[in-house]
Amino acid sequence: MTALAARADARPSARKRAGNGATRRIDADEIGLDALVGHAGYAVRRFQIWIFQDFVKTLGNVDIRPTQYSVLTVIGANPGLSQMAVAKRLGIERARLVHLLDSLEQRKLVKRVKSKTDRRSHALHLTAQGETALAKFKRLAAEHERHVEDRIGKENRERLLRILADFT
Amino acid sequence: MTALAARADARPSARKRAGNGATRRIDADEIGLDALVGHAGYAVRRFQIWIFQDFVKTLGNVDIRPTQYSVLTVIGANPGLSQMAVAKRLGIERARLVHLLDSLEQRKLVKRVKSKTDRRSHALHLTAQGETALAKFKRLAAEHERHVEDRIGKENRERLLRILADFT
DNA sequence: GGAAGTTTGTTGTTGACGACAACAATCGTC
DNA sequence: GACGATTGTTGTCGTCAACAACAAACTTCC
Repeated sequence: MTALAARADARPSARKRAGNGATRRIDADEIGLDALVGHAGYAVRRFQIWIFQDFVKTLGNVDIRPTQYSVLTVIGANPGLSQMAVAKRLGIERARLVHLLDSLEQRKLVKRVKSKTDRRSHALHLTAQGETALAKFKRLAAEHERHVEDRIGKENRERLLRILADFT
Repeated sequence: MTALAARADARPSARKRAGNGATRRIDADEIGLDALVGHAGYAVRRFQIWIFQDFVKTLGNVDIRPTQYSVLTVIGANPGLSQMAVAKRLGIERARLVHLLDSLEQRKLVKRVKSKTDRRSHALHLTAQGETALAKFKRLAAEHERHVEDRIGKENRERLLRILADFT
C-alpha cells in the first residue's frame, strides 16, 4: 500500500530523515495518512472542498455560491416561507440567513414581504427576475453535477446520494 | 413527493400562504428541496457538518479539532516532515499550518526542529507527550467513527470510504 | 385582560477555515 | 556569484458555524 519508489525527477517533494542527519526527497504520495484513511470525515471533507470549488467555478459567471443557490431553490419551490422556516430546513442559522437575504434582495432576486398574519415574520418570494435567474442557475448547477459524475462515476454518485439521503 | 398532511399538533413550523392572505402551519419536512435533492454537494455538505460536529463533541474533552487531529496523525506517522510537505499532503495552506503548529507547539504536542540540511525548513516531530496524547486522540476518533457507523450503517460507511478513496 | 414566556428578525462577536499577497532567509542552478 | 524558486511567516479578506443579546410581536396561562 505504501509507495516506496523514490523518483529522482520528482519536483514537489519534502525531505525525509535518513539514518544519519541527512534528508532525501519524498513525494507527497509517499506520506502515509495512517489512521486518517479509515476516517470517513477526512474523505468527506476533502471531497466537500473539491465539490465546493467546482460549484463556485461553474457558477462563477453568475456569482452564486452553494448556500445562496440552496436558499433560492427552496424559496422558489416554497414561496411565502418565513426566514425561520428556510433557516431550519437548510440548517442555516437565522442570523446568517439575514445577511444572505440582504445580499439576494439587493440583487433583486428575492423580496421580503411583510406577513399579514404574523407581523414579526417575512414571507419570502422570488422576484420575476429571481425566477428567470434561478432557472439559469439550475442549468449551471446541473452542469456542475455532471462534473461530479465525471469525477467519481455515475453509479458512485447515485450510491452517495442514497447513502446520505436522510441528511438532506 | 410533496407532503400535504397538515399536523395540528406540530410545534416547529412555518406559515404557508393559502389562497387568500391567510397562512397555515407547515412542518419543516413539508418544505420541498426541489433541485437540491439531486445535488451530491448539498448532501455532502450536510453530512460533513454532522460528522464534524460529532467529532468535535467526541474529542471535546481533549480539545482537538479535526484539522489538528489530521496534522498530528500525519506528523506521528511521518516524523521529520517539513511544514510544506504536511500542508501539501493534507491540502492545508502553509499559511494556515503556521497557526495550527503554533497552537500545537504551545501545547507541547509538537516540536519544530531546525533542519540541518535546509536551514529554511523545520522538521516536525511529536513530543513524547504528543505521542501519548495522539494515542488517546486516536481512541476517541475511533469512537467517533463508530458513531458514523451507527448513523449511516457499517456497509454504507465502507462504501463511502471506497467511493471517496482518491480524494484523500 | 394582562403578565410572563416564547418566537422572529436583527445586530454583533468570536473563532475556524480557505484563498491570496507580500516578505526575508535560504536553497538550487546556471 | 547572480538569479529564480522554495520555505516559513505575517497579514488581509471573505465565508461560515456558533453564541449572545435585543426589540417587536405572538402565545399561553391565570
